[in-house]
Amino acid sequence: MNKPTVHDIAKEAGVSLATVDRVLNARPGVREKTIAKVQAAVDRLGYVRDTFAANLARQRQYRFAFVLPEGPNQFVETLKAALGEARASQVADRVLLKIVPVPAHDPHAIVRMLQRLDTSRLDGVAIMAPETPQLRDAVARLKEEGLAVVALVSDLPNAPRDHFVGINNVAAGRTAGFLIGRFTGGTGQILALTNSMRSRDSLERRLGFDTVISSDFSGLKVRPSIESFGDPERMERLVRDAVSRGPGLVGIYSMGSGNTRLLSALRASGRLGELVVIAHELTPLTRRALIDREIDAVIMQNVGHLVRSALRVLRTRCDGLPIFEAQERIRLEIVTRENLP
Amino acid sequence: MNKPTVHDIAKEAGVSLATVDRVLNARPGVREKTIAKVQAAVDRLGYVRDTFAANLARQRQYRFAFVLPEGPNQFVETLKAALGEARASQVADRVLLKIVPVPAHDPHAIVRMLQRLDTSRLDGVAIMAPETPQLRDAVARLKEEGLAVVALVSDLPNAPRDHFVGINNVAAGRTAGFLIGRFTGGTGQILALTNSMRSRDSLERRLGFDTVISSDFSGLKVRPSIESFGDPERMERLVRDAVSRGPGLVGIYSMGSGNTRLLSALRASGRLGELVVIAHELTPLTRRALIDREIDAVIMQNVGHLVRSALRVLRTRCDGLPIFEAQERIRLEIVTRENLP
DNA sequence: CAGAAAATGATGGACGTACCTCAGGAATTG
DNA sequence: CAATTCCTGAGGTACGTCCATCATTTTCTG
Repeated sequence: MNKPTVHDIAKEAGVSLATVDRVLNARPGVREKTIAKVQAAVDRLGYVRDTFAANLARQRQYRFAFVLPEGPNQFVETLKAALGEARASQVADRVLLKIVPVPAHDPHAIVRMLQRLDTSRLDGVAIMAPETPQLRDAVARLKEEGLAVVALVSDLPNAPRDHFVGINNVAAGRTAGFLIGRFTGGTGQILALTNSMRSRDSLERRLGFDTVISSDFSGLKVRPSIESFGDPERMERLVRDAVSRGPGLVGIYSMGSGNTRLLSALRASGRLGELVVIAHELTPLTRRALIDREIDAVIMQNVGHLVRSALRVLRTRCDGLPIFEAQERIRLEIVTRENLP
Repeated sequence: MNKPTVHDIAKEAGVSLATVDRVLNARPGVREKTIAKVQAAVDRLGYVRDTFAANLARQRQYRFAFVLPEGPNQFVETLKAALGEARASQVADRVLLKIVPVPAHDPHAIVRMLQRLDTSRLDGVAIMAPETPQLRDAVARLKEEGLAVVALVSDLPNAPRDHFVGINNVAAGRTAGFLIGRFTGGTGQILALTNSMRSRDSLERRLGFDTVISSDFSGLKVRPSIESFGDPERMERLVRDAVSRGPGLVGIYSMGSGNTRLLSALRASGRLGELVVIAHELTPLTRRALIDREIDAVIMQNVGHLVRSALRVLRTRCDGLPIFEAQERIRLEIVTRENLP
């Protein structure tokens, strides 16, 4: 009737508790035949290890590090805030969190920080960083040391990460394309902005965006992507130039961060009201802009879900359990001024 | 250094383990002054109860009933599916779930089912039903018997429920208004449909919808709500009539269920492509219609979140703990064909 | 200041698992 | 068949918390 315990398995298999324990924890010194008997009993009764009790008994601590880009980035700030909240609620669940800030645009520095991690005092790492060959190697090293590794926000598809926690960026781009197409009415020119097209998420977003525009909104023409390379001044100057050049501009898709300068440039141009603007991530800035009707829609990923999913995945990987994919899919949310959280 | 335990608290506060236990579990028989001493020690050491050990020790079972409308309703089906998933996953460990189907539109029958519940074998109830005076009394009775009660999907603001788990329906209506305004271009007539304007969510949605339309889209005119009263034939007939009458119709807002007949009527009319259609809840039907471009956007509440939130709230109420409001706010999601989950 | 009542301490047994030791049985070897 | 290794059983302790009981101390009341 009730959940079967190790005792029930022992009785069912006709062996002692100690043997069941040895089998379940893959300890040596049990004959193949006996192992099979125990396994059969486990299957028959549908036994599942009570991880709560197991963790209690073995004094298990989950020690995870979150590698996040440092520097002024409102999205990362909200992520950190979410981590702070999670930390509070997860102490109770034996999870220790550590945040490792790394320079956003310096692959070598990121790798250096990863190498400096004390892997013996760590069970898992969540990494938010652009994919580079060096990073791939660093991730491989972490995996070899037996850590669980998840990619956060931006995927590392060619690195041996255990999982990617983040939205489908192609779908995000498609959604932006759909919204900008419907909001603009489908005629005119569109500007697409990002920090760098070398970053995986921007690439994918642009791809999705273009797909939808060309298939569903043939009246729209997307100009070549404008890249700021993390330089705010450059961003502001480029936007100013682009807006003043020609009257055909009807919409702007901001694929990355750097919305502060985008908005200030647009405000200066005086054309903010007429342009349809779609941006990513809900931050104090974009929230304000939504309310003020400066931005029409924001595509976001819920940082709370992001963090909780990352933690769940890291933990289940550490426990060697299978990941429940359906639960870990991060929703792509559309936020307008009317459904602000 | 390590996580403080109850033993550490006892030492720090200079009291015995038993007293710490009494304070932590709010058992009677402790002086105010002693309680304060223990609390101070808890704060000083940053003690957090180890939920693993606690759950293990207290072989507590939470017995909850979910009262849901029966009959053919795809949204309720997805809700039930989510309940099934929750039951399987660890979200619901030590939780016994029971689903109580009630006739959707018969207040007396609902109340009868509630009265028939064996309150001695139950710790909490989640109710999805329209608010009536009889229901209010029934909820009051459940509360008197010491059960936790939450309203699900549709609020019961005048009943003594502990919490409402669901979206802000005024905001949902506002969002629908915003989308239909932007998608249509802002000129023409709009049709609003529902099962019954007596149901609280429809009322609120219509209210939010009208607010936005009148303030932001003065070129749109919303016709009086069409009510089906749960009768599919009637729904189909009314839609057919409404669509054929006059050419000014540009959009449809379906506030309740009954999208099957709406779509079949629209298909028959041959005007499905040109009309902007906004509906509620993602079901196999609306998903299909989104992909086929028959519906432009769906406003949904994530049933998984709904269920998990309801369970969390019921559990914390049973434990007499405060509810963490921020975590329990259900997001209002906009789904288009490009960001389908 | 006695007696009652209230507050606190001491203690031990759960819960389900991990991990250890020790003894004795079984299988394998020569 | 004896000696040796290998398996297995029995039993214990621990993890952090809950909960119950009973003894003891402190505080309150008249």
